[in-house]
Amino acid sequence: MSIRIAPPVSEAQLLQRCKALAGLSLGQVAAQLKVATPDNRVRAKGWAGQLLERYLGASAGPLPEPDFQALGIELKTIPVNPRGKAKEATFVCSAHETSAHCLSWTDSAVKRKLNRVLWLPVEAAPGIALGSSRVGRAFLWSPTHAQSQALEQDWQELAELLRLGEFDKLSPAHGQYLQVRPKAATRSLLARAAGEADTGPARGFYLRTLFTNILLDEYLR
DNA sequence: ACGTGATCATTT
DNA sequence: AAATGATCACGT
Repeated sequence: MSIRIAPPVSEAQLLQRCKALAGLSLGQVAAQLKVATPDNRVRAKGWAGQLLERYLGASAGPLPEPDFQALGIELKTIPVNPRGKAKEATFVCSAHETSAHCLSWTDSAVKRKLNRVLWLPVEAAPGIALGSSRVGRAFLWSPTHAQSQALEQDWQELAELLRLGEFDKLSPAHGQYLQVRPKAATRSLLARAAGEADTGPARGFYLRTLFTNILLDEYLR
């Protein structure tokens, strides 16, 4: 029952939509799209991201594609505190034992995901209701050469541990900007309940808060 | 079951 | 306060 928005045809049009979005509350955006705002924050994880995808006309849905397929752009909302600092690490993609197998950095899912990203800050704090959280100024980013090299170095190290299956060494403390952390607890719980081999929880690649804050400083100061 | 979207809750 | 580990919703 929600309104559908056509995909943007150019970066300029996408950025124009972001401009219209800046300063609005999530409640205002939801009202425009005729979407109900959830009461329970705990059960609304990811809601803001999906709401803003719709507003901006993201087309990929659940497909393993960039959100804006024609433009090759990935949308990432980033929760920021009232001072504009990122609160959380950013999920990039899942990290399987095999995903790093026989794969170069250039062909990796991490590299492809981060090739071009539209970062969209969203205000988030314990005292702020979901519908009252305001959307910030978006910016379009591609890794600089230096950033790409740093990310590659992290990826090489983490991918090596994944390949070798050395999960005990694969703590979130590894990596300067990129880290590997548990993701999708339901999967491991179901696996255990079914008596399957316990390979530990599924993991994902995340960008550290530190990295996102570097971008926020650079683009929004 | 696993991908998409992430944030919550507890420990350090 | 920051880092780590656990968890929630939706679509296919």
